[in-house]
Order: sequence, then structure tokens, then C-alpha cells
Amino acid sequence: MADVAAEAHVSVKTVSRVVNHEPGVRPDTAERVRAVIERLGFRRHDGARLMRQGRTFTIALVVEDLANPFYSQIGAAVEREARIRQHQLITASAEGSPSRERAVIEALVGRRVDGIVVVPADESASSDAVLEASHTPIVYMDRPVRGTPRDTVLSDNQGGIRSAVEHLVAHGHRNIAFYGDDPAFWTARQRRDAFVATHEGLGLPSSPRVSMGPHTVGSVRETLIPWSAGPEPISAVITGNNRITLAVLLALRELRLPLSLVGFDDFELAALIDPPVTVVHQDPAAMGQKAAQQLFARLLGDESPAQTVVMPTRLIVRASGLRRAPLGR
Amino acid sequence: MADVAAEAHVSVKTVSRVVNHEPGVRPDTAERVRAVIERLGFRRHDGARLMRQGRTFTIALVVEDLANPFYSQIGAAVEREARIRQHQLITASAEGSPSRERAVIEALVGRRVDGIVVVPADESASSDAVLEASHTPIVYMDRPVRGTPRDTVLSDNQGGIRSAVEHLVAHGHRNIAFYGDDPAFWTARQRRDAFVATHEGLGLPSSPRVSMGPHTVGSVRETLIPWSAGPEPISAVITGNNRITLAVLLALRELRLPLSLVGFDDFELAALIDPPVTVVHQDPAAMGQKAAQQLFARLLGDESPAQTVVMPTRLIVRASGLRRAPLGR
DNA sequence: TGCGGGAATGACAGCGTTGTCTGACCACCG
DNA sequence: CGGTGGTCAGACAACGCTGTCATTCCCGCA
Repeated sequence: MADVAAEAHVSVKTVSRVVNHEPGVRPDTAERVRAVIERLGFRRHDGARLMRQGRTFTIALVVEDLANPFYSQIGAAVEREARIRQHQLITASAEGSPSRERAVIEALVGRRVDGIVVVPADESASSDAVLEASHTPIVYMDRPVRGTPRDTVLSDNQGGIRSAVEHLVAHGHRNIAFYGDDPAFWTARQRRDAFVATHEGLGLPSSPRVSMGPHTVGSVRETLIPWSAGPEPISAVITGNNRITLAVLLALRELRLPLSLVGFDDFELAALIDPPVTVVHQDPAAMGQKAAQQLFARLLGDESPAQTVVMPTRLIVRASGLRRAPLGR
Repeated sequence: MADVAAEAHVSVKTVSRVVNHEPGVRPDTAERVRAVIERLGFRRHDGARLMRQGRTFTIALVVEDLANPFYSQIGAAVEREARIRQHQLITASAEGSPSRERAVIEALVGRRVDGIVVVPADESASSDAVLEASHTPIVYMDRPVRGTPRDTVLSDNQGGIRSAVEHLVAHGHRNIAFYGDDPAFWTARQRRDAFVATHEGLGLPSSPRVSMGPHTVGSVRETLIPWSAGPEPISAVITGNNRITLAVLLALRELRLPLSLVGFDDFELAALIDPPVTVVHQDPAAMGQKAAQQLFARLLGDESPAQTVVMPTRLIVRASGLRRAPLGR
């Protein structure tokens, strides 16, 4: 900028004015400055500018793994919200590790990002102190965090599972099993609890059959065999996420068990699988958008108490959930 | 930092030294400073630091749409490379628009990112001047760009298609159709050309049957019907990307045509579809990693001529490509 | 011709750091 | 007891920009 100023025989301030389209520069002066800028290939250093102004016009997104479609859809939505507000988005992966997440967040705070959207690795709020001290607004997604209440955007896990159970029951199923993920995950617990609650609420026979934990085709098979034989054989399965849906699907195929299936989480091509899989669809893009909007509201000065938004889920009925329950019993 | 300095009765420089673990501070002084830092919740402002140092320790990734698995896998890989080098990653979507891409790149250059990885929206190199002037290293991915040679990481489209054709021919197919994407896309042209070339190279009967353009189930059906009837009916199809694979799959299912299929691009659950789809797998994660590594090499001063790397593809054989061609004709 | 007043321009400080250089202090040696 | 050399600490400028305020310019008018 100093070079341009010298070359155009004006002060740096005048160059600054021209660059920022501020008023108060005579057209011919502005023209001259612009010519020099063009000739020298000058480009404003936004880092310096932003530092002067105390804001970075940057927000950040911290997730476990960007390659995971759930997170990448969130990423795309958050980026979009950022872009239309002239902000840039820094994305970072914590790889599921709370300590790495903490390090990442500290680095982001060090850069003075204006705000952060996080899908937290655990519920420990380990970065709370840092965020508090730096007054960096944060929005949590997909699972809540203990401690100081913060803006949070969740999926309606309970409603989703409930709709799945009800759907199956409406089609005559009375014996339904649930395969959930490791109960260390909050969402896994939510879904399991919703299954059990709905199961009991509807007064289904026998106690709910639930299998939690990381699942493989093998681990699924082990429970699937006894549950589908015996006196009260299951006729349908609900799964807690799409990895498990996959495992169950493979196990069912392998064992040639024609059970109904409703999976939590939609996935690409669920419609093409044979049989097409009925799913509880959650909308990561909508969640991401909501979270970003909430964050920007804070950036614009919204000081209302922290809010938790629960985004609706939707049952997408495809063939796999339609198979009628066997007659009798 | 000034506050800390005052409170600890030292100069800002000493605080700086403590913060950065520079030598030459007496342990007790350092301890005192650290205590004040802790008490005041001071945190170094990395923006200012980086500005002083002239580097931002930030790279950027510009793609069409982060939600697309191809790009998000690239994103995850690039982020990983950045993270292990203590850099941050800014991701930006151009939504396939060259002008938006240009605007995005200019904004990034304005922020003085250290380097950029781009999956270009078109071949026009519209940001070349900006990049040239700012000396920002750039690596292009997935498709080349005209003009000044730049580092580029491509997929072996030709080899991939060739292996698909050869695979089908080895299984007895003589009449194979190709459905490609809009020839406006460089990759679509590459794949089509490779199909035609291989087709001719192998001396297959009749002229190659090729259908390009954005495809829907409907548009596929329209050519599929005549091609699979008539004197030289096709017995296999090769598709140019996974959206088209999907359309063809649906069309085949609808028309109840038992043709063999090999798709370009793997996709989640390709193995679960009935029949499991044989695909030419390209590895976006490896491509992203390679591109990032190339970029960092430049950042470390590598001044060798621009390089084009072609990443191998791999044929993943599943049932859909194994069906034998009908005997006789 | 002188003057008032708005428009155009510039000087300067400061955003929060760090690199460079200078200075204070201390211990040790002859 | 003076000199030497090393350690620790601080002053200052600079990175590239912008906000504030002061100054200059120019025009119209009396």
C-alpha cells in the first residue's frame, strides 16, 4: 500500500480509501490510484485489515471426520451460511479424540475465529474454560455437552425411533429387536432409551430385545440367530445408525432371514438396496444450517439464553419396513 | 500481552519469550509471567503473530460441493495433511461456477493463505493472474487447467475405462455401451475417448455405442431399449460416473434387462446393491493427500517445474460385471 | 480580493505480535 | 579491583492496514 501511495503521489490513507470504496476521493485521484494498483498488482492484506478491525470474519467447524457423509453435509451447510455472510470457514477434524478436539479448539481461539460450530467428541465440555475466557460463541451439534448451557442443535432421536417402532407395529410386528451403537455415545443411548420406552408404552409382549455395542456382521449374527428362533421370534429389526444397518443387512442376507428392517440415518442409495431400506431420516444439512444461523445470530449480538433446538426426523418408508409380520401369534 | 507484562513487572518482549518458550528467561521470571498469564486468561493472538511473520499457516481447499463424497474425501485428506503440519484448512465451495470460484480464490489470496488446492470448475484458469501476482502456490485436482503449467493431480481415467472394457471383453462381451456425463466436463471426455479408443483397439464389432450428456433414468432408457434389441444387442454397459451408474441401474431394473454393468467411481454400499456393482475405483483420499503433499513441498521451497501426477485406478470386480455374455448372439 | 466552508487529502497512532539491538547485571578471572 | 564475557531483560520498530483528527485545497460569494 505504501508502494502504491508513493507511486501515485498520494498518502497510504488515500489508497486505503480507494481500495475500500470510501467516499471523499476525487474521481481523478481515485482513477490514478487504481491504475497504479493495477500496474503493481497490489492486493489488500486482509489479515492486517481484520486485525485492525478486531474481527476475523471467520468461523470454524470441528467434527470427527470430514469424510463421513453426516459431517460433510453439515460442513457444506455451514460453509454456505458462512459464505453468504462473507465469512470464511475453517474446518478441522478431531478424529473423535477429546484431547485433539481441545487442541483444535484452542488453536482456533488463538486465531480469534469469530465463532465455532462443534460436533463434540464427548460430553465433557473440556474446552469450556477457553471459550469462556475468550468469549468465543459456540454452537454444539448432534449431542449435548455438560456444564454451562450452550446453544445446541440436536436431532429428534427419540421421535425418530418412536416413529420406527410405531410404523412396524402398525404393520403387525410385535417382536422387534434393536441394535444400537456403543452406549458411550449419547445418541446411541437416546435411541436405545426411546426404543425401550416406546416398546413398553405400546405394551408389546416380552421384554425388549436390545443389543448395544460396536457391531460387526458377526456380532449381529450371534444375537440374530437366537432371537429369530425360539418361542417369540422377532419379525423386525430397528438399527441405531447406518453402519449397523449395513451390518444387519449383511447378516440378514447371509442367514436368509426375511425380517423387516428400519434403519436410523438415511444413506445414499438406500432406495436401491434389495430390499430398499426404510429409514429414519435426519437432515444434517438442515442441522448445520440451523447451527450456523444460531452462531451468526450470536455474532450479531443476540444475548438471549442458550437454546437447544431439536430438529425433526422423518420416516422414509421403503419396502424393507413394509413386509407384513408373519401371521399367527 | 501488555497487560500481562505490566502485571508481571516485565516487558512485553519477555512475555512474548515466555509464551513462545524462547530461551533467555530466568525460570523464576518465567514462572511469574506464566502465573499472570493464567490468572488473566491471556492467549496469544495468532493473527498478529502470523502477520508479523508473513505466513498464515493456512491453506485452502476450493471444491464444487463439500457434501459430495468425492470432494469430502478429498477434504478430509487435505485437512489431515494440513493438521499434521500445524496448518489450518479453509474450505470453500464454488458451486461449480467459474466466477464464484474466482471470487473465492481472490478472497483467499486476500487473506494470504499460504497455498491453495483447487478442483477447478472449468479449464479456463481464470484466477491465473491473481495467483501469479501473489505467488500463491496452487495445486489443481481431478482436471487440468489451460495456460501456465501448474501442479496437477489427476485420476487415471483412461486406464480405468480401459480396464473396465477389457474386463468385460474377457468375460465374453462384444457389444458394450458407454454412458458418459456431459462432454463439457474434461473427465467425461477423457473417459469417453478412452472407451472409444479401447473399443477400437480391441477390434470389437460395430461402432462404439456412446451416449453422453446429463443423464436421467428416462434418457438412459431411451437409448437402452434400441441398443439392447436389434441385430447387435449390447450385453454390457459402462458408465462414466456414479450418478449415471445409478440411473442405468434403475433403468435396467425397470426394463428388466439383465445386462452387465461396470461403473466409474466407487460408492458407498456398491457391494450391497443387487447385483453388486463392479466399479472402477478412484481414490479421492489418496488424490487429496498427494495434492496436499505437493503443495507443502512448494511451501518448503520446491521450485522444480510443475508436475502432473496421475493416480492409478483399480477395478473392483463384483457380480455385476461377472455375468457372462449370452452365448451366440 | 478576501474569506467562509465543504471536500479532499494526509499525518499519526495503534491493532498485537516479534526481530534486532542495546543495556543492565552478575560472576569470574587475573 | 578493573576487565571480560555471558545471561537476562527491555526499547523500539515494524508487519499492513484503518480510525481519528488535522490540514490543505478549491470554489463561490461578498
